Amino acid sequence: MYWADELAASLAGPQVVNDSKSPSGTVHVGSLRGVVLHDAIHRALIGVGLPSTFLYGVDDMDAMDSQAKLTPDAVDKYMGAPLSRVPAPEGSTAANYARHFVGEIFFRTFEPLGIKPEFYWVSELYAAGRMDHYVKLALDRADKVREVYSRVSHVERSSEWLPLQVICENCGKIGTTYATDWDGSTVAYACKPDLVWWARGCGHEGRVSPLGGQAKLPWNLEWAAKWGLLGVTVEGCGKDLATAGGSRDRSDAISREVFEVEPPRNVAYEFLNVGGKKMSTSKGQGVAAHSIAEVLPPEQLRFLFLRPRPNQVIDFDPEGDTIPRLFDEFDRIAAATAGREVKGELPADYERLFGYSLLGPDPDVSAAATAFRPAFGHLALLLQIPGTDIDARMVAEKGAPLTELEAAVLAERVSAARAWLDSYAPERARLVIRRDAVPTEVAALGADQRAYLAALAEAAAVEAPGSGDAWQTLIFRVAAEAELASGRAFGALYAAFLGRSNGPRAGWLLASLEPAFVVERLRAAAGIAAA
RNA sequence: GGGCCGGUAGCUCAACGGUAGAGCAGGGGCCUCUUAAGCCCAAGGUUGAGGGUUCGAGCCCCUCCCGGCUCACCA
Repeated sequence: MYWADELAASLAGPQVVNDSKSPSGTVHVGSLRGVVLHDAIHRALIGVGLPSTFLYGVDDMDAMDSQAKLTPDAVDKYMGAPLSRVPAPEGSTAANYARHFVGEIFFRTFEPLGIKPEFYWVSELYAAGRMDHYVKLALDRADKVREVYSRVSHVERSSEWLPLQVICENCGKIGTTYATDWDGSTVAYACKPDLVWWARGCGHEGRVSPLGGQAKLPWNLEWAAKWGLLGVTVEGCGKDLATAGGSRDRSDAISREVFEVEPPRNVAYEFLNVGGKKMSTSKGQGVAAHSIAEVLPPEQLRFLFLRPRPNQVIDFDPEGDTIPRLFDEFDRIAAATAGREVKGELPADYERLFGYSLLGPDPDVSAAATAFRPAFGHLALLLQIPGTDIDARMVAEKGAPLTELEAAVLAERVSAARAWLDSYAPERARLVIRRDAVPTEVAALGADQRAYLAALAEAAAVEAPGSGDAWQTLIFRVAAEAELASGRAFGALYAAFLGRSNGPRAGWLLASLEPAFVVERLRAAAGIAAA
């Protein structure tokens, strides 16, 4: 059974699926995996008849800890401040940095992927007092929290430490404060210059009520508090958090032992590597989500994440043949779903995989499966031949007019193929007319092929073929006259114009070029042969 | 050191415990042409090693070897 269906089948009653993200930094492709997985789980739950709500929390009380998006003079002021209180980047109309960021991820990635969770802002939960119950519980049971940290993760906290991060009343930072002495209504805190390396506290000390949004719970407790408050029943997380003794174990234990709430079902998912290496935004290894979206339409992007089981690493190398292969595999699964015979083994429940790859909430699977989908690699090559009428060509290949859906798929693929050719396509996928000079590959041609090129040049000079058809006919006729196997004739032509041993239908290729250039090149290639 | 994933054809990978299979590369073949950007054929394997469970193991269990990522400070 497909993994998401299996999960859904093991649950009962109304479900709340939750995912969240700290709204800073760039969204790289890998961070999309979680969202897509949660969306599939949500759809699987609805599929088995369980009422399901899909929430997406924006952790905008988190401290700004990445200066990449800040102007130099803002770094000192805002590093360490809650993201909800950091101004939006210049040029943005958003109310603050977090809002701006969510606008970016939502409009540029979630929505095109057909994913529509209910967004909520953690800063609002605090401000409205909805987290107060958990904040008090955490402070009242601080010794228990310390014990969990120690037992589960071997993290030792001093006996005065409190699980709380206060927003400094003087400088507004939250990442720099250290809280102590909970008296039931207020805590003492100090904004320390050297608490963390990435932000500098102002040195202010004071007492403040931890309720109503003046303080937040540390990460692990906040996570558990959200589960309790929102009634979360399913929430997966990346393997960095799911490791033994890691964040998830800590939050699970806090949920049970401090808040006395059973934590949600976990789905630990692996990362997405690029070319066998981890993606690192700081090293420039990260592939931004929006740039991948240019070469991978939404359905293929979903497919990329939904094809492997969650705990399998995805190795995604946009430079290789990953992208054309992804399209081909998608098309193969589509064909199989449509009931056509396909080569190779199929994954278990491939129809389910195909359905979840389509944009939700309730796609027409059979229409999508039977739709005509031009092969990506084929399109990419056709696009490189000047003067090709792609739409007409596709109608001819399908043998019937395209449906609205098929026309949309074609348009999507044409733009993806163009982007791929511009950015990631390997040399061998690129078709380049070698206008500057005769390709060196011509040197490898035989005397018979050179003679053929010379004969073709003379025939073309006389007859001036004006169409692909005319050229194609001439190519075959001259080959026949020279008693040259057509394979060798075509090979010579591809070498002379493309520097490759194969290529597109030669007649149409030559017809797309200026006649004078073609004749000149044929003669030149034949001449080099003679010399 | 702990956790997760992987090791299958030359390469990239697939195969809900039931005859190991694709794509690419390599070998052979196929046009007076209607995608030669294609099609057909053949070849290619002790599934990292060793034990175990089973009528049956690439798959499950145990012990190793190799590689990748990740955690142990913060979120």
